[in-house]
Amino acid sequence: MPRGSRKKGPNLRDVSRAAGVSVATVSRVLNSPHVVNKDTRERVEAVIEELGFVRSAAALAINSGRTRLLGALIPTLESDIFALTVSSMEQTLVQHGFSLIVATTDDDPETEARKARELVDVGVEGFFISGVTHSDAFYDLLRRTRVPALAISYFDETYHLPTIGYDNRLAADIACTHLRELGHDRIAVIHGPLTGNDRNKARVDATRAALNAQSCWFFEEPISVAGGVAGAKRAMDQIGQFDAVFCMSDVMAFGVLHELHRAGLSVPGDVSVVSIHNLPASEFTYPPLTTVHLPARQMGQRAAESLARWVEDDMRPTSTCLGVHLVERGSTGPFKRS
Amino acid sequence: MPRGSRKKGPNLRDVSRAAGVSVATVSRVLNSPHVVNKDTRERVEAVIEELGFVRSAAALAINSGRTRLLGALIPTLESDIFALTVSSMEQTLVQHGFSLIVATTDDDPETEARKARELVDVGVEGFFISGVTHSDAFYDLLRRTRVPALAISYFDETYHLPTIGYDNRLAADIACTHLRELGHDRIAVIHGPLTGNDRNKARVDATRAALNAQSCWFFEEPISVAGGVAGAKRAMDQIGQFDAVFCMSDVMAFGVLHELHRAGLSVPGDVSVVSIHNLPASEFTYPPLTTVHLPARQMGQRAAESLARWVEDDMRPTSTCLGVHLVERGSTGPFKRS
DNA sequence: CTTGGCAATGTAACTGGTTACATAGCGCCC
DNA sequence: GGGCGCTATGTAACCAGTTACATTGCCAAG
Repeated sequence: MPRGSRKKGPNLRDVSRAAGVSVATVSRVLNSPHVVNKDTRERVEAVIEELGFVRSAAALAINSGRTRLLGALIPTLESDIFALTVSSMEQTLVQHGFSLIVATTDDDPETEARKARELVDVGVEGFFISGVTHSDAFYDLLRRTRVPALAISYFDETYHLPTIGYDNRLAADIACTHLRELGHDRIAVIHGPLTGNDRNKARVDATRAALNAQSCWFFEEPISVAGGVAGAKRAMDQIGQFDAVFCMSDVMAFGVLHELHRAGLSVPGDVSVVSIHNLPASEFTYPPLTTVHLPARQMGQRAAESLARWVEDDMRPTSTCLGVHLVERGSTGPFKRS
Repeated sequence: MPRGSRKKGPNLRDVSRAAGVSVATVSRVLNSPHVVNKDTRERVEAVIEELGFVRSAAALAINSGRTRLLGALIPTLESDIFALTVSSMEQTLVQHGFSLIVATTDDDPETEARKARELVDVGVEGFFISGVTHSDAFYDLLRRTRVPALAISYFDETYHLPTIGYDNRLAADIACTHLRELGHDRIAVIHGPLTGNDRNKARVDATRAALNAQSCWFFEEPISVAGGVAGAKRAMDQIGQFDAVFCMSDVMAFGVLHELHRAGLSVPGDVSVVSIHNLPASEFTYPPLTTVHLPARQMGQRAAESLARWVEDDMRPTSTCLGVHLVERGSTGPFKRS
C-alpha cells in the first residue's frame, strides 16, 4: 500500500528522460562531471535544477554500503558534562563527513540496548557509549552486527572495547589528597547514583580508599544542582560538624555552595568544597570552585577522530587515558577550626 | 572499487539459501511472521540467528521511502537552553519511532545551510531550526527538497514555516515591567550577539521600547557565564551607578552575579538582577535568580510531536505560542538608594 | 469428480541509484 | 584504408530488500 502513496520527487530516470540521455550519463554528471561533455553536462545540470532533483540517500547508501551515520548513547544531555562532549564530537565529526545521532539512555542498560537496536536499524556505522557497564543484550547486538563501539568517560585498557577517557579513580584521589593536605579530616562526600554508572562507582571506590573511613560520610543524590542542595542539607542534618565537602560533580557542587551559603556557612572559611569536572561555569561560582579538571572537549574530539578512523579505514583505536589535574580556586582553604 | 571491499554480513539471499526457502519467505518471516508456517518460520529464524543476519537499513529505506530520521539545526549544545530542548525532543521522538541527528550551526546561516544539505544527503525527513532568520541557500534547499522544517524558540504566525516558541518580545517586556515596578530606572542590559540571532534581537528591541532610553545601557557579549562577567565589568566601568541589570539569558546572569559579588555589591541590596530562561540551576544561585520562565522542555516536546506528525501523516502543524511568566526569586528588590 | 477456497510458498518485478562493460564516432598514423 | 586509441555515451547487471502476482497442494462442498 505504501507504494506510491508517499509524495516523492523526481528520480534519476526522470532526469535522464527529460534530458534525453541515459541514466549512466546523469549519474556521471553527479559523480564525475569532468568525464562528460560540457554541453551534455550543462543540459543535464539544467534539468536537475529545473526538476529539483535530489539524490536519494537510501539509494546512495545501498550502493556504497555506507551511511556516514554514527550514534552516541549517552546518559543524558541535561548535564553540561555530556552536552560539552557531544558538542565537540559533533564538531569534529562534520570534518570527517559524519553525522551524529544522539540517544539518551538515562544510565539504564535496557534503554541503552533498545536504543542501540534502533540506531542499528537506521543504519549507524559506529557507536559512542558511556563507560564500560552494559547489558548482555547490548553486547550481543555488537557481536551480531559487528558495529564498532567506542567507550568514553572511562579508561580501562583491559576492556574488550577501546576506551577513551580518564582515570576516574585518580580524579577522586587527587581531590581527596588536596583535602588531606589542607588538613581536612571530617568530610562529606556527595555523589551520583552508583547503579549503572561505573564512573561514579570508580570515584566513590577511590574515595573510600583514600579517606579515613571513621570520618567520612557518603550521600547519594541525583547529579543536578538540586541534588547537590539535597546532599548538603542531609550532610548538615546528619553529621554534626564537617570540614569539607567533596562533590563528584561540579553540577552538584553548585547546589552545595548555594545550600552552605543559605545555612550561613562561609566557603572556604567554615567548609571547603572540592569537586570534579571543571565546567565553564565553575570559574564563576561564589567563591570560584576548586575542582579536578576532566578534559571533556578534548575527549569528545579524540573519541570522534578515533571512531571516524575506525569505521573509515578499519583501524581499531587503542585505548587512551587523558590527563586530569587539580584546578585550585577559591572554594578550598586550610583547615582552621580552633 | 569499493564493491566488495567492505566486510559485509549475510543478506536475505544467503539466509534463504541456507534455510532452503525463497527470499519472499524470509522477508515474510521478518515482516508478517503469522502468515508463514510455524515450522518454516522457526527454521528461518534459526538460520537468521545462526548467521547473525541484520536487515540493511538502506534497503529498508529505499523500499519504504522512509528513513525515520529527523535533524535538529541548533546554534549550540553548550548552552543549557538548547541542551534542555534537544533532550526533550529526543525523548519525545523515540516514542514516535524517530531518531534525531543534531547539528550545531553556531548561529551562522552559512554553516546552517551547509549542514542542512548534509542532513538531506543522509536522508532526514524533517528539520528543527532555530528562529526565523535563515540564508537563501537554506530556503532554497527546503523548496527543492520539500523537506518539512519547523522553527522553534520563536513565535511568528506570519512566517512561512510553522513556528513553535514563545513571544521573545513579551518575555523581555515582562522583565522590564518588573524592574520598573520596583522603581528601578538606571538599567544595564546585557545581551548576546544580535547578528543571525533573531531571539536576542526581538528581546533587545522590546527592551528598547520598554525602558527609558536616557537611562539604559546595552552591552553585547557572548552568551556564556564568562560573557556575563565581561558584561558586568563593562557596565561598572562605563556607567557610574546603576540600579539593575537585565540579562537576556540566565547563563549570562550567573556571570553577572559573580562579578557583582566580586566588586562588593550586594544583590538585590545595591543592584537588582533579572534575566530570561529559568534554567534548573537558576533556583540555586546566590541569591536565587528572578527570571522569566521560558518553557524549553515543553517546547521540545511540542515541536517533536508536531514534526513527527507532519512527516508521518502530512499534517502541517500550526504555529503555537507557549506562555512565559515571571518567576520572582531573590535577585530583585525595590529601589532603595537614598 | 470437479470446482472453489484457502494457506503456504515461490518468481520476478520493483525501489533508485552506481558502474562494468559494450558501443559508437572521430581523428591519426602507417 | 584498416587498425589504433580516444572520448562520449548507452545497456544492463547489481546492491538488498519488498511485494504483486502466480503457483502448488490440500480439503470440502456441489
